[in-house]
Parts: sequence; structure tokens; C-alpha cells
Amino acid sequence: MTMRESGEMYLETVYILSKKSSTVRGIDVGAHMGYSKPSVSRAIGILKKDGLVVIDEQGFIKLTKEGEKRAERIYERHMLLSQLLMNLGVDEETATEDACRIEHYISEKTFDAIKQHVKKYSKKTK
Amino acid sequence: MTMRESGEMYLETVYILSKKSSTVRGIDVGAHMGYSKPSVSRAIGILKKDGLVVIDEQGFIKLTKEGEKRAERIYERHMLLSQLLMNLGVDEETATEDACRIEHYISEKTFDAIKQHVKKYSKKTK
DNA sequence: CATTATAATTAGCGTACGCTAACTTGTCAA
DNA sequence: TTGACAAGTTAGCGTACGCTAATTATAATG
Repeated sequence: MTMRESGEMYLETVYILSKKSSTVRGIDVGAHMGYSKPSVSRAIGILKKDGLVVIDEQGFIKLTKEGEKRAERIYERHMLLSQLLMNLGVDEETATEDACRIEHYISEKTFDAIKQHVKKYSKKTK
Repeated sequence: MTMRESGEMYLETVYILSKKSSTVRGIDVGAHMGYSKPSVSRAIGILKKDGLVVIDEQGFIKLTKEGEKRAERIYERHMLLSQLLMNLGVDEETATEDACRIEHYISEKTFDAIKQHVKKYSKKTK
């Protein structure tokens, strides 16, 4: 089954936390997202079942190859979207917030178009 | 309680169908959205409870003042978003589809920024 | 007038995804 | 060694929102 907004958010959070620390636990994910332990436990269980994360011997959450690939894609969407919104004049905080919600709903085609735009725009204002 | 994506979609559909015909029934809404009668029945019931639509003597769905105001806002977001995406080079069908999903998640600030952009862009290419 | 078709509703199912309360497990300090 | 704390899991609740099946109500037709 295809991941939904919720699963994508958990995966992205694991990805972001993994960039800062090599030891990511469920409790950290929950703290970052503002969710309870049981909610995280279930969500991570689903990511595990889907082969996107594994839990190592010490109980730390690690992204699999596939999980990392997917997380990167979501994260890239996030960055591009907030960049686009900022280019349109939206303040950083709002852009980040909105990007966070929108990132789960854009098609590949729109994603590509935004990518082109951001690339061109950055060059223009270099 | 604040309306969610689902409620907004039903409201927008009633709005769109109302522009084409003065007699909108639940069955029309369902046909347009690809949903079953019971799903529509419940959703319209919620819109009714929230004072956004009324059912007239003949059983037709009518937007209230407030319902119309809300629907217009959603619809405007939809139009602006698809215009923005098309300006970025996305084809009309994809732009419309994506706008449909995104329209429920953008903040007032982002909405305003997009409005400015679309206004400016249209002037430029006039 | 009885039958049939259309629309709406009711009852109830299933999944997703938040939550709290309570239990388990592992570590560490007294 | 034990007692306590931290992290994770289990059980189970609640809401949102799709669905089908069955019922009701209304309108059209033989």
C-alpha cells in the first residue's frame, strides 16, 4: 500500500533526526512531532513492516536504503516548496509550515516544474 | 469545529454545481465526486448542521450566505493555485488535480502571495 | 390504483490515526 | 541486589470518512 501523509511525516522526521544524530529513538521522533509514544510506536511499526526502517540491536531506528530514498524525495519536495513560497514573498516560517503540509500532495510533474523554477530563479538572483 | 479537506471538497462541489444548475441534489454531488449516496448524505448533513447549506422544500441543496462565502474562498484558492502551477509550466489537467488537493492546506499568507504573483504574471504576459 | 424507478437515509463495517492507561523491559545508582 | 526511571508496547477509546446492504419516501407510469 502507498504511504499517506502521516507515514511520510514520520519517515521524514526520522530522516531529519538521523542527519543530526546517529542514534534516533522513538521518543525523539515523538518529541519532534509532538506525538505520544504509542502513536510513534505504531507508526514506526508500519514503516518497519514496509521495509523503510529497521531497529538495530540497541533499539535505534535506522533508515533502510529504500527508506532513505523515499525520505530524501519527501525532503527535497519540502525544501523546493518552501523555496518556491519564499520566492513568492512568503516569510520563512510560514513557507516551511505550508510546505510541510503541501509536500505530500504534489504530483511528479508539478514537482519537476517547481524544481525548474527554483533552479532558474536562483540563477537569476545570483 | 473547523472544516477539513473532505468537508471543503463537498462544499466546493455544491458551489460548482450550483453555478451550472439551480437544482443540486445529493446524487449529483456524489456523481461529480465519485462517492456513494450515503457518504454524500452524511457529508451534506454535516454542512447543514454547520449552517453552510440548507435543503429546500423540493429537496435541493442550497448554499447559505456563509456557505457561499466559504465556498468562494476555496474556489478562489483552487483557481489561483492551478493558475500558478500552469505559469510554472504544468499542464492544465495536472495543475487542476494538484490544486484540488493543495487548496485545503495553504495559509492566508501564502494565498495572498500567490494572488500577487498571479496578478503580476498575468499583467506581464498580457 | 398498483407498480416501479429514483433519491435519500439508516445501520453498520473497515481503516487510519490521534489519544490515555497500564504493563514490560532494560539500565543504573544506592 | 534492588528500586526507580526511561523507553517501548499493548489494550482499547474516539473521530473522520470511505463503503455496502437494506429501508423509506416520493414521483412517474402502465
